[in-house]
Amino acid sequence: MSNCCDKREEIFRAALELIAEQGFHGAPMAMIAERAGVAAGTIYRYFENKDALIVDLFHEIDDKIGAVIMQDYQQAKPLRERFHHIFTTLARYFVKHPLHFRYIEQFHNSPYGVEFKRDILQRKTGDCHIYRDLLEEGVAQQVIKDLPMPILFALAFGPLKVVVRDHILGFVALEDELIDKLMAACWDGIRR
Amino acid sequence: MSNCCDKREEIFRAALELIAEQGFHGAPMAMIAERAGVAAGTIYRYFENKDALIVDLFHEIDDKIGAVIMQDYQQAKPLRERFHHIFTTLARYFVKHPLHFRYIEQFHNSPYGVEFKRDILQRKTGDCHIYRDLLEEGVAQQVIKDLPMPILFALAFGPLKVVVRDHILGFVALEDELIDKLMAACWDGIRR
DNA sequence: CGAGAGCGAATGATCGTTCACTCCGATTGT
DNA sequence: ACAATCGGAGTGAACGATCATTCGCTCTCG
Repeated sequence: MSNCCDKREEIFRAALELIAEQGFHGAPMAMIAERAGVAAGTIYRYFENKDALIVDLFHEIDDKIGAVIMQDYQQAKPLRERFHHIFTTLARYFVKHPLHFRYIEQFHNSPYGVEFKRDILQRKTGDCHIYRDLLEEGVAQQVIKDLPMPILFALAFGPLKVVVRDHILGFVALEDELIDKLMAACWDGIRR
Repeated sequence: MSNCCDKREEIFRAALELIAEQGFHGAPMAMIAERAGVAAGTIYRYFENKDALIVDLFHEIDDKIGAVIMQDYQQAKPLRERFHHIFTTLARYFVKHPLHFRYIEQFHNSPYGVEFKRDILQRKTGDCHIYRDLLEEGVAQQVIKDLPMPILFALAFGPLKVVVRDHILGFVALEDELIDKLMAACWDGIRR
């Protein structure tokens, strides 16, 4: 079987680059194959079809981000410090991996994304627990405004999404210092 | 020439519905034509091609929103009241016209959208003047945090975008009372 | 020599766009 | 007043391009 996982990685990388930069339209299987250095048919030895490739790649990225967040997350620290950690870690990850951010955006703004969001909010699965628990705890302690969870979520992380997008498109330079200021402003938005 | 503009309206309506609900993939010209009650070829009597149809429809919607915002906008009022007006008018418009919101989202998350955003930030054209002037005035008066414009923009309107999306997908019920609370929280985010 | 990884031309489906044609109200000629 | 003619809106079958997917073949190990 030689190095069977090498090609799978290459296909992932090629799909990530093309889809993140051009969207799903601009990423035909033939082009993904070419950039990965394999033949078109080879992709189907590793993935059932294009949909499976797209969904698998999303979960790969999503898991990696979850792992990075959890890596230095300390449940014992005060609320605001935990928020600081999550926010800045997320921001720095996206700045460091713009293709991951763009891919996630493409994914969420597509038929795949809607189905995925339904799963999250209904089955309450995945690593959104961390964010939600944090906010709920803040509400219980009367540190954070008493608003519905989706509203708090939007206030806490909505601006980050917009700003990272602007950063990648070159409209702002998202330095560490600016990330801190943005985080502080979002905290002002959700705190009582 | 009979009622020449009737068909154009029908094509707009059909394209809006299909693209807002299904995305650009799910809206082939043949289907738009069918829903508009015209033949496929007829669309090309009113629009040069699909791209032109999409861009024209976007500007139609964009202009309408701009008009609604400006309708009761009073330059003389205090900063915070003007922010209140813009924010709640926008929110209510999107709640009332979910298809318009979805279409704008689809548009912005596509090759069209990027080109469009470049135009806005470089040529400084269009009705974004209002938002920007408001924020800049606030910064000058030291009422609003001294942050780069894209950051302030994201803080002021980023959460709204996320919440409206959640509202349309049925994850929150965006009543007038909740809009006010959301607006207040966003104001907390940008004010000094 | 056999199994299976890898290949890539061929297939069938989809979609944007075209164009030769129809239809009908307006205009002109008688 | 009527017939002949015209112009252009509207049509939809057909075309060509694109794409995901397949499958019979080759080539390489073990």
